[in-house]
Amino acid sequence: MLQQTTVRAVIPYYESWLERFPDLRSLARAPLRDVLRAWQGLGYYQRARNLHRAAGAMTREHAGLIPDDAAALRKLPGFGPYTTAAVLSLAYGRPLPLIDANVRRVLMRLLSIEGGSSPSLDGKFADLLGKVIPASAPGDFNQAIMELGALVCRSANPQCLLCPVREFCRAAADGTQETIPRPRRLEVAKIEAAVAVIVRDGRFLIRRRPDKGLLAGLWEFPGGKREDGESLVETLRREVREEVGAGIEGVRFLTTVGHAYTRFQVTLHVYSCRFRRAPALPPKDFRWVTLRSIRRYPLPSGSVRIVDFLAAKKSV
DNA sequence: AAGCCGGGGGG
DNA sequence: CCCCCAGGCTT
Repeated sequence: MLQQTTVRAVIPYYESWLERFPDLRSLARAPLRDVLRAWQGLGYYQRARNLHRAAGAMTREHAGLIPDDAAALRKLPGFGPYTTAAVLSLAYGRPLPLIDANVRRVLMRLLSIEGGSSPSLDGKFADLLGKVIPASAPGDFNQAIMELGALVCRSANPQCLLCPVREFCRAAADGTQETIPRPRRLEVAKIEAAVAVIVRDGRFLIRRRPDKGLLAGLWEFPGGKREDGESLVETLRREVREEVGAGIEGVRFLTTVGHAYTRFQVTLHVYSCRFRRAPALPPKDFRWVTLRSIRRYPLPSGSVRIVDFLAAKKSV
């Protein structure tokens, strides 16, 4: 859960997750849909699928235990260099250094290494930390450096005056702590999308997204991006035609929902409508759901906002 | 090495 | 409003 996600965001998910899946076996046994539903809103949904698969592998091949072995851990889906070393050092007391974004930033500043943060320096950092990590408490050592980065040697506004290692820090001496590592800025595209709440007998149609790519395996209302020169209602008709293979009628505007991803900002324009002629849809990827039953399906956060709107509105 | 993958909090 | 976050996988 903590992969590329802040501790604060993880904590409530971690608590309810352990209540829902108290051990590896219960997680391995759970349907993927329930697993994704428990992950709903946390993002990077491939992590949930990996954890589900890893639980299955550990249940089958490691007697339901988390292996105390680097090679075995590294084979599990979602276990890269960081997570493997984290389990070994934090859970099993192995003297392996941990290198995450915090540790990279702390070391880059301590050593005054210019440039952007990147894993290319991890080998050098691992050698360095390997020489000083104490065998008596490697987990404490690793967490102390990460915590220093999270609370004091922060990405923005580092608290150098409070820093316990300030006297060793070359960036603090040079006053370059704000530009190490070099900030990277990225383009945020603006996207408009039309979303179809297709109604039939008090139920709504949802479809399952593909197992790979953005929001993999989550469910959502049909719809998609507006193309140049297209009106939103034209987008709506085209997307429903492409995804469901049917025409719609009775189109009415419902609401607009904004949602920010890392690389783009989406405005969802939501319409209600109905099919001209109801098409036959494979139940594997399409479901007619009530406002109550839709809550059991894993949805992207934008779709959750639409469901909340529908629930508050009562009649569509 | 670089791009993709979400969402929310904090400056 | 912009940045980043207890990374991993794919190309």
